[in-house]
Amino acid sequence: MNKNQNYNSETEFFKNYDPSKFYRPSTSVDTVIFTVFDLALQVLLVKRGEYPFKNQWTLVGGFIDLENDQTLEDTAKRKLEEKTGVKTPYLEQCFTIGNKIRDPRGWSVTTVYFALLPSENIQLKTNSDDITSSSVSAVKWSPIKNNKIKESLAFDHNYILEKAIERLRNKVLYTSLPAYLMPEKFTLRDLQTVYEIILDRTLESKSFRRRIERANILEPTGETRQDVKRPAQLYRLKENIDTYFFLRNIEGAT
Amino acid sequence: MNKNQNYNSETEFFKNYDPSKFYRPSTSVDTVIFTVFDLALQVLLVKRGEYPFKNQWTLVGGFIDLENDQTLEDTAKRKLEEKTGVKTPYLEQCFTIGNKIRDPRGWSVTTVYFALLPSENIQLKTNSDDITSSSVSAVKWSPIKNNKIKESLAFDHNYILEKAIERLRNKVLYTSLPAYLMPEKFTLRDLQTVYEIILDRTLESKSFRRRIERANILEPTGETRQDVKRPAQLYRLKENIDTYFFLRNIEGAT
DNA sequence: ATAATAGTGTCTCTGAGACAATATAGG
DNA sequence: CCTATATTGTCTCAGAGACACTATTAT
Repeated sequence: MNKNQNYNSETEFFKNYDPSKFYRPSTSVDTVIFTVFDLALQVLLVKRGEYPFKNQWTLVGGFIDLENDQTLEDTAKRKLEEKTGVKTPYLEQCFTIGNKIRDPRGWSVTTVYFALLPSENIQLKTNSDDITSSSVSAVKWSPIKNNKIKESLAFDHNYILEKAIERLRNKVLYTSLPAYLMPEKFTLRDLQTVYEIILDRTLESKSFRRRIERANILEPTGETRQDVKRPAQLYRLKENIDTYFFLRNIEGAT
Repeated sequence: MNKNQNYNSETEFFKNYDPSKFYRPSTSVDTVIFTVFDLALQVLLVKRGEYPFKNQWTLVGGFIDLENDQTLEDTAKRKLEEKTGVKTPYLEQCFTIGNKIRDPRGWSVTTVYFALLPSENIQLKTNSDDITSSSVSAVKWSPIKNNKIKESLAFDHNYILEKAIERLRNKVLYTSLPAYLMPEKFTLRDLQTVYEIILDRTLESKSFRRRIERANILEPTGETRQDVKRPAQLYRLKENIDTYFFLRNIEGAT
């Protein structure tokens, strides 16, 4: 005996199909938005304006707009742009967590993305209409120290953040991802410093330069940056360049 | 003006919380179950017994049992065990696809896992009670040739399969994953052959053996397998061993 | 000239690929 | 012994790390 009715055709099946009769888990999207400034990897937090966890900090996220979002990635991008006012040069799906206990409202599934933003030109929407009319009451960057932030986040967001940092750090060992964290123009030393901040250790500059040269993702602007000492060549990211995957990891780190 | 009511406490919020008033996307889990036999990577397919796509082949999947499944992974394992009758030694979350168009019933999100099963001892539940009482009318293995199978699957399952194969092939370049596809006892040549089948190219045996030795995941059983020619040492996977990650990829492949 | 940082030369080491050489069984 | 397959020896090569050395600017 089949628990479902029998239909003679797909057309007939749809005539009788009522989506509301199936109870479904709640589904959301959360994005770990990274940037680098003040010599630290930073993550964007928002303060919840509603229950549950009202007034607690969380990652940037929200529910799918079933009318207007065509894909999960649309949801992630929409929320990211609402909070930062910019489009991200890099967005990657990280993982999905779904279980009975992560949300006090019941079975909940969240798909986690991570985004990399250049630190320049980010104007947080702290006091704009966007914020005051939304479910969020504040936005801020929080620096990551020892793979953690000092805030205790709502839901399982500290865990999500930890896993996302782990993914980022691991991927930095064999990709050119940090290039997406750089401003328009930067020196090779700047880029190396960003790698070093994420990996939390110093790198050999010769070895580092060899890798970046091999990746062939940068072009010199022709300009130099003049500090107090020897000027350094400025580079920009080439256009329409894919992330480079190295065949060998940076070694020494886990 | 906030679109939500104002509550004075979290307790009060929950007293008024009704999950059914939010429309939610459909959420499912699909698992790409791989094994290797007949010199080919094989994927498990089931034939749908219900609309939509009645009588078409699909990957193994289904909806979350909100009562009994504690996590998404529980759902994946439950479905896998229903169809194969065994527990998988390796299950990894692959990615999540969510969009408006993948399911004719509307907005749908599916989290895709992939599993690796040893080819020995799999007794498909083709004619058991499990099958006849479920929404599935048949189960079979389909060999992968040129990253594709000959069947045209329901929903976006051909696309999902293609991406899962890509992930598996890529990961095989720097991990010991194929070890999970091996029977209880096997020779190094057997393992190399499985690598070769997945990567679809031959490998250098010296180089391959060096890698496996370095990974330190196998122990000799002491026995040898006697074919017609020189006997080969039999190995088994050490217990409680994690997947080994090599610092360098197998080269030459993409 | 000196200090400080940018950038290069070059040696060593590890592990991948190539391929020749050796080992062990059945016939 | 011959053949086929298992297993090892060993050479070359790419790219990582180490570290000394050179280059360019301000002071």
